[in-house]
Amino acid sequence: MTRRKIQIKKIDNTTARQVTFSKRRRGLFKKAQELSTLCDAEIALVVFSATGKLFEYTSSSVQQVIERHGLLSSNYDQLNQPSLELQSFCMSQLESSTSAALNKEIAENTHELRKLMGEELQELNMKELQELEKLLGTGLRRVRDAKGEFFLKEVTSLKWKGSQMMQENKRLKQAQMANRQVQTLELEQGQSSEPICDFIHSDPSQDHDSSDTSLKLGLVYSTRFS
Amino acid sequence: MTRRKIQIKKIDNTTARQVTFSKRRRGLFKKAQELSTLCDAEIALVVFSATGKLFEYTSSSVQQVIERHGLLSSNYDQLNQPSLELQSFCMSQLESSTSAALNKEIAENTHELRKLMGEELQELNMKELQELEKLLGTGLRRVRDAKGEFFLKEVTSLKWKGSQMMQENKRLKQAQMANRQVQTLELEQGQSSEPICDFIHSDPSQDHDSSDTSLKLGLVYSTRFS
DNA sequence: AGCTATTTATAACT
DNA sequence: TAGTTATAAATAGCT
Repeated sequence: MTRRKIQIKKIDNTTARQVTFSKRRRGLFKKAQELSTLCDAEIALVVFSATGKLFEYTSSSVQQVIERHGLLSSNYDQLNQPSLELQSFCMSQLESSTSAALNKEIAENTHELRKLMGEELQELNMKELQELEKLLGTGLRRVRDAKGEFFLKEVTSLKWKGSQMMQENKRLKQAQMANRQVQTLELEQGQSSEPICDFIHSDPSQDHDSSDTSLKLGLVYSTRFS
Repeated sequence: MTRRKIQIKKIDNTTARQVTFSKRRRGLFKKAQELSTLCDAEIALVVFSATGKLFEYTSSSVQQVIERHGLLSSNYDQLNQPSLELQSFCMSQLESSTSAALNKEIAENTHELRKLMGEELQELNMKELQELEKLLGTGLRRVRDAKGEFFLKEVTSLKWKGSQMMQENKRLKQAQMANRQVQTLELEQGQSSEPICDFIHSDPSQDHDSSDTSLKLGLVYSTRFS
């Protein structure tokens, strides 16, 4: 665009291309910074060179927003906050069933999350998070969603398993109850029978965490199985 | 920059600021597009105006990569693929326990995922996904992580609950077994006693999904509770 | 939205 | 990779 006007198409010469990349990248970042400052805009700019190198710029405003909110979960329920020990325990459980790559990121997040929990409990609801995501654009969103999909599968699987276990749990309790009744009958009438294992029509509200002593530890979040 | 040189600081006059924003934004996007074309670079640019409006640009290369891989989950296990019906069931279960905003996004993803599953099963491992994430920069990553954190909490909570239920499950089974032994004894000796409900030292390998008939449906993924 | 005098960015070259 | 310079492109102030 100067000694001569150029066509906007891929530069064939590798060296020339790299030089142009450096110069124009600098120019672009400068322009981005200027726009951000002059017009009070929030800007995120990511450039990935043909050789694989990453360059990025984010306006301080964006960074501040991210730093203030980014580390905290969106729908964190303060009322049902588990103890750090419990969280630590769950984390170790979790680590055994997720990929190594994810674990690394999770570990980092957890570390930062714990630091923050010790300081103050800020809240960021899902709506705000969605706003921020929107801010960063739909194009970038899809990559992140792939990761969400991963977690989604995990959650789905766990919920399924949970409901299965709950069912069996119920079945077992009822069987036990039946057993006791049989025992009582035996005592009263001196008779015996095979244990009855499958009651079908029962009131689900009856066997609500009757013998679970561990809930006192405080882990609840907003999750439900049913 | 032209009739007069200006200082790079926030423009006070609102109208002037908006005009400058429009002009410079267009310029920035053009420069980004040129850099992308000339140097074969992948660029993602997101601009959020002071008034809250979003503008974005992503180079076609980035878009292509995203479109090719972005919709597919990373560590999808083809060998343990659940039926669509089951997935549908789990999805409805899931929806009851996640926020409305997330549900919308999840629903969209699910729809697209199903379409793709009907066509062909491509795979994208976690490593590739991580590469792509890296490509899009750490600044933007944090926002996405906040969402991951949300899922992480859900997963953690579910695993905890699952393990609790498994424990109780085991306890119940043992109690039942003990009950039967007592019954046998009663029959043999004509005696009675209170049911014994808490065995503590038992072999965990004994009661491994003994009465769970639902696993035949095929949901396994790579998740484990232990 | 246009216009245009200037400033800025940068292609070709060293 | 860094510096120079002629020129193209962007744009501030104005209408």
